[in-house]
Amino acid sequence: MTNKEIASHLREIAVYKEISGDNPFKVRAFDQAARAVESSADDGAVLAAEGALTRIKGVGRGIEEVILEFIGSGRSRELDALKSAYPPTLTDLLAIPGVGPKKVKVLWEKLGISTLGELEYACRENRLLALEGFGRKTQDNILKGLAFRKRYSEMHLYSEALAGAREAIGILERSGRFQLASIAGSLRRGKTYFKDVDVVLVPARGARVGDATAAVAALADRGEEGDGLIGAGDTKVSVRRGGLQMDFRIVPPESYPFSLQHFTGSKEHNVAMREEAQRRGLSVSEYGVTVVETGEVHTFRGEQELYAFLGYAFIPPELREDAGELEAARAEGLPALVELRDLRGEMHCHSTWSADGKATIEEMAVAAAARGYSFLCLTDHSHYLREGRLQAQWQEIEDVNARVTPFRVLRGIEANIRANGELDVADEDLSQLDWVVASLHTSFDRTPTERILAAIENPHVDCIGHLTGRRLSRRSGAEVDVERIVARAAETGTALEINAQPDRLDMRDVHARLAGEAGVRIPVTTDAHSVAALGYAEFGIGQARRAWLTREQVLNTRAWPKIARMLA
DNA sequence: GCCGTTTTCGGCCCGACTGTTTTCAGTCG
Repeated sequence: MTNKEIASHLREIAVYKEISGDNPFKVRAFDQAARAVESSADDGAVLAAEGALTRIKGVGRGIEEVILEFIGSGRSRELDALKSAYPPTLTDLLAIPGVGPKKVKVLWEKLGISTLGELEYACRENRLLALEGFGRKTQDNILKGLAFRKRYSEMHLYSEALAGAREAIGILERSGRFQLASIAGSLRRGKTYFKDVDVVLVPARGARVGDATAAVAALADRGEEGDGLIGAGDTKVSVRRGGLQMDFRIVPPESYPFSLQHFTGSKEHNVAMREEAQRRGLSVSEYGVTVVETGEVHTFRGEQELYAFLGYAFIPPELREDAGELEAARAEGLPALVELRDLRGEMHCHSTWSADGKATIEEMAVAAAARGYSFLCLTDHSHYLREGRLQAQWQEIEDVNARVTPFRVLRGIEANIRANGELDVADEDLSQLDWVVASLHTSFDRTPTERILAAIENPHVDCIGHLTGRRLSRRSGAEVDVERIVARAAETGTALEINAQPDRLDMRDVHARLAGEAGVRIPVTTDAHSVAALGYAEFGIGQARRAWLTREQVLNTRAWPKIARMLA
């Protein structure tokens, strides 16, 4: 039983208590206990065995009992009782932005709505309008949220798809039945959203085809709802595993470079490349390159040789979108793309000073140092740093710096850009900070471009956070005039970040490329609210590479003193 | 339900924003 499982159990109790209209302070107690258990350095199961669960601040007698029962039997009477009063799907409604526990309660009690489908139906029949506290606008927004969810419910984020693919490949490699295994498709190109994952496999020498396909088919046997074998032939096996569809291509070693190239795509890239090859009398397929006139077939050891034979420098997968990469590769004009190991510091992250932060300043600093970074800009939400707390935080930063030297924590903040375009932090405070990020968090449809431009004009603002505010699984972002913002950011030296949260990846690739070409400074940041989330940097670097960015163009590939001089 | 303590109850984070209201409740972060 992991702390995470215990925490999600407590959180579920909190949700149901809230829907049932229980005392809000009890609700909060369960919520806080969940958070405390989740971020506790101690193993909850061990503490339970020692009878020492109440040592976790936020866990008292009552919640201790709930946890003990849960560890013992995998359930708790408390939650069972709460759940029995409602349909099991009721909490699905909370996924719609603008719908919280109170609205769920009303929807259920007044209209008997317990599923997303019923909710949509009721909206279409204007039945929400009759409810107290609901109106036309609320109903429209719910419909919008439902449509967004429907459109993307089958999609997976970069982080999920990558983790699923790596796990599956690990199992196949350990089976000893394959000599080569590589992620291909849009995942290899570092895209944002995925319907499925493509993997190219080469069986081990001497392995029978049937053994290879059987090993892949076995991946489907994982027991999650909807998982299973979708189809299996000699060269292609499709499975659904952990909710993720994976297509495996099993190819002989001599076809591997061509198959990897072919299945990596993009389709547009391949079409353009093949058309150009055709004009030169060559035919390219996933099996090889043929000289049309003589019928001579060329094979290669890797993609590199394939591209070289066709007259191109090697094109990194992230650039294969038919967006100018073929011409550049022919003219040796491809950029040397930034790599994960180039990063020297983190420039947007949170600590426990933000209510949603899970690690202390020192824990974040130690973890960043362990990643090989030399600095970290602490950018807690301005909201939590009022009335002297900002100064108190500076004191803690100073204390931490004394302990972690030569690593350095810089004074930063994530200020909110209000609906009226003003920042929610006084200039006097901003002027004493090393690094100021300004971000939109609300009112995305209220003149977002003008508000961001206003923030850029503030001389204390160093960077705009998550440009559009999109949440890939929840909402599309603000429609901003990227060209105007990029132009002004370049003129003023204001940075525009690539926020690496798997759910954001904001700026998106085409916008980041535009910014890079305009000479805007672009930090790749994780917006980490925990130690583990510092690892999101990998996804941000993928996005930066898709934007054609070099190490030079990514701001935090430099040590802090150099960045400080650039900001001065 | 938890915490703290001036030890047995009172207080529990809060500001911004939206949409519904016409002074406020719900949601979000």
